[in-house]
Amino acid sequence: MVKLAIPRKAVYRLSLYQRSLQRLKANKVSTVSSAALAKAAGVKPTQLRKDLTYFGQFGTRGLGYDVEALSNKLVEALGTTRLQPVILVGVGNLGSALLHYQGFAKEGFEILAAFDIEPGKKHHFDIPVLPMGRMREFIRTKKIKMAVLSVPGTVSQEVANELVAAGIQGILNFSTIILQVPDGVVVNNVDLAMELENLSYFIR
Amino acid sequence: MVKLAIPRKAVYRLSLYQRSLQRLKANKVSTVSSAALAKAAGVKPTQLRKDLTYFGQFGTRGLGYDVEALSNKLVEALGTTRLQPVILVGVGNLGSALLHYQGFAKEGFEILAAFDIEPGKKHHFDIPVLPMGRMREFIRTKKIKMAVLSVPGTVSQEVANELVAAGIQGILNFSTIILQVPDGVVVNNVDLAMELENLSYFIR
DNA sequence: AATTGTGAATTGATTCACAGCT
DNA sequence: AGCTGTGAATCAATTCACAATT
Repeated sequence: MVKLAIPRKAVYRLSLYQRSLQRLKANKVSTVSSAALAKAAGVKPTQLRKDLTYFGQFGTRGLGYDVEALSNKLVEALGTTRLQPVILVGVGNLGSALLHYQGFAKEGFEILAAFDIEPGKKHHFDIPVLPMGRMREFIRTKKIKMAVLSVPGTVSQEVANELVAAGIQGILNFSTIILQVPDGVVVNNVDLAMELENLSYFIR
Repeated sequence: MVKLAIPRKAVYRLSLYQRSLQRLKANKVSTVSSAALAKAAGVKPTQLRKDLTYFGQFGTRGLGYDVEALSNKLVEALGTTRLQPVILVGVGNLGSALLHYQGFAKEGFEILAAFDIEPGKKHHFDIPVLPMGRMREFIRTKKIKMAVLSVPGTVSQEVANELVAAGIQGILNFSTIILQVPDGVVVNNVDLAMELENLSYFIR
């Protein structure tokens, strides 16, 4: 499959370009050069152009890129055309924070349900908080592919195993444990404390 | 400065190793091989060993690493020995979520104060939520170096400028805008929706 | 005249392979 | 015998430089 030839980081940057294009579109800008778009995304112009070549040719020499058209192509390339249903597991401090967070929905992800060992901490929100016992069945019947994992590190591997067994293929992991998962399952880690630690290293 | 010779990603991994070491320490394990530690951190043994050489020699050939000693060395290398005071700007959905999040404190970061245009949304917490007008002075007098930025994208650049002007050197940016900052200021971006988008690309 | 698209060159990161210690 | 430390080799990503196009 050709997709595998694309550097992983290039895919991240595609999302970045997409964000900038959305803003340009909102400002009624119809055409943009690689220089301008790259600046907005915080990369070099050549890198932007190279990234785009992994997917095709979208620009007009001498002119630049059509904002609308390029945006559409990126959406298509990223596979964010249709809505992706998602579940969240672990409604603790961080988990309930994430449930309140509007940013997911804005980019086309809908959290269908949350799961917790103690679903009594239920939300005044439209998102139902269900007991862990119902998770497997939920994933199976709704054909959920992606999960946000915000349980404590002590149980995160165990829960990840359940998720995988139920058919989850992508996990956004907020625990500080590096999950061991079989091939074919993708894990993205977000470790907030680590980001701060990293910052503190680079200031001075 | 020698520090600049160290790959940026190696510093991230150092935090990862540190995490695994803490767990080993908690389990009263006193010695660990590069193979075992690398597995826990999700990297290859050679990479772990190479990463460590950027900072010095810590192991004993034929034996492995002393958990306690290596952990101490990493803490020192990462500069997380003393507590780092931090401020948070933008107490919206995500911001207030982050205020509740215990993970920062656990890794030695203390959020001294939060700032918001509408500090009336004040917290029942020990962390005071102050008006933006008092931010600059606060940063200056308390000599704060790091800030968590969770304001809406529409104002994030503007607020970042203020932070930098006041003396902030490291920003953990949760807005979806790539910040333009002068040399010497470090920005780490956390974009949750983008992480999901990225996952969704790789599943299938 | 301006700007893309891209092969070639460069730079950077990872992995290998094995010498060096304990 | 086992495992680290590291120079050399490999692999991957970025940037350059310029031909191609409008």
